Amino acid sequence: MSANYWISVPFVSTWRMANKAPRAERRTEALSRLQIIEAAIAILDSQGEAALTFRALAARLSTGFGAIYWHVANKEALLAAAADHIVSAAVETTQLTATEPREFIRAVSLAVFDAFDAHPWVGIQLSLSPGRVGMMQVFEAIGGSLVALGIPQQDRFDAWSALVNYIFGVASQNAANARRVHEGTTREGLLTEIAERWGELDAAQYPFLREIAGHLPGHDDRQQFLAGIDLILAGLNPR
Amino acid sequence: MSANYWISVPFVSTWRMANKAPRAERRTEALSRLQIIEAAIAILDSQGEAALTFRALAARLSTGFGAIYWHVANKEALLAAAADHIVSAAVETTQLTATEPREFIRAVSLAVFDAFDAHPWVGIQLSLSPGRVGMMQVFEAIGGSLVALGIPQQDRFDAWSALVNYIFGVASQNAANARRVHEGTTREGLLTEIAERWGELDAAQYPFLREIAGHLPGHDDRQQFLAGIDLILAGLNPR
DNA sequence: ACCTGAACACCGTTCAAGT
DNA sequence: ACCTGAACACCGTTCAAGT
Repeated sequence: MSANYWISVPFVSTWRMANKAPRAERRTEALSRLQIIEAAIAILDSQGEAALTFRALAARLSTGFGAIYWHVANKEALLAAAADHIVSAAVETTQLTATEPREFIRAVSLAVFDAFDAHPWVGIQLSLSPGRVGMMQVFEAIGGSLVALGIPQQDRFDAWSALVNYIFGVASQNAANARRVHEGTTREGLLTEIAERWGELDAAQYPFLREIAGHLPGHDDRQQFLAGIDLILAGLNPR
Repeated sequence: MSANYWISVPFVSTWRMANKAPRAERRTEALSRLQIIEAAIAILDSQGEAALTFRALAARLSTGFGAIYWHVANKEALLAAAADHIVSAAVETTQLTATEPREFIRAVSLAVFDAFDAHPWVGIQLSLSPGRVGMMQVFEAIGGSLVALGIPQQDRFDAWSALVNYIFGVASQNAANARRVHEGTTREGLLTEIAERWGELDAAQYPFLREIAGHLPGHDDRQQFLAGIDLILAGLNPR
């Protein structure tokens, strides 16, 4: 076993010298929580989840990384706030298009799906918990539509839960898939690879997967998502 | 600006002396991938996601942390393999109970739901990608049941996708909720808190959420999950 | 073939000190 | 009230060196 241990001693580090932050001049106005969230979204969208560090965020905001903690409790809260901001913006685009309830449910669902698709990192951090305004807006929109549809009160809670769970569940699954398509592979390439694997499976053990393997590469995630919504709606019985 | 930078110099560190791993004697047999995955599951189940580090895993396996890289590519692959192992074990318990197709779909769905509930960390890392045996088993079980149910070929792909997406989507959402119930709060406490918030919402903007707030604390996630499955099944038209 | 652990290049978070 | 960044206590991953 080696007898060498390490201790730190003050000295000039050439690495630190070379990489000393060439930061622009300090900001003059105070930071705001919203500015931080928007900057975080910009980093997440352009460079992905791994690139969102307090140091990178502080650099973009021309401030020290400790400053962020004055406005946001920690990284988890930052991610949650960024995700909810996206969801909220997505519902609001559909808020005024209210027409027939089923159409409205479809519109809200697609808005969430598209938002998750455009910002795949949103899928990581959600779940119902107090203060998620965006999620609450979606919850209300779907629930209100069920009332308008005339679903009897005793069926409403389960129907609402199924829809809302389906919407967020599928949207995040899809986002997770989108997340792993970024280096080298395309979505088509990934699906083709999976289809090939499924096509080679044992026919006795995996007859169904072999059968549908061919459908995989060409299919439209968005319309398949919508087909699921329609399936749930078809199971509902308005009185 | 401070002129102090830091460089490392070999010396005896008292911290390292005090915390030197009091590890048991080295293992004699070679590690296996399965052993690593099982040890990872044990840590994830007992101490949660944050506790799974290569160093902790190596300590439990009485080996060096570098050894793990010989068997597993990286942490992402380790998490994915652990999650798939759980899913696979869950389906296998239902594999022989095959009765009526709808009953079988319910049984497989509940097995996945319960597995996610017992191992909430499973929700983090899944998504279809080559080589996930557990997911493939669920996919096949659901698809085969749809064939047995007599769902026409042109509807099968969408119906299968809706079910499979619902199952994994909702199970992971539920697991995410379970994950944030661990310190101080109980599930009941969390739901009661949310219900209270929803009950105080503006009646004009959130009429539905106010209405269902009361249903939240007492409801059974498992049976509500099943109600969603039934809703999708009800929308299907066997010929 | 398989294991070891020093070393590297980072992290999130805290907090005394500043303005 | 709000910001700064040194310091702390970690991480995952690599890789030369061992057996």
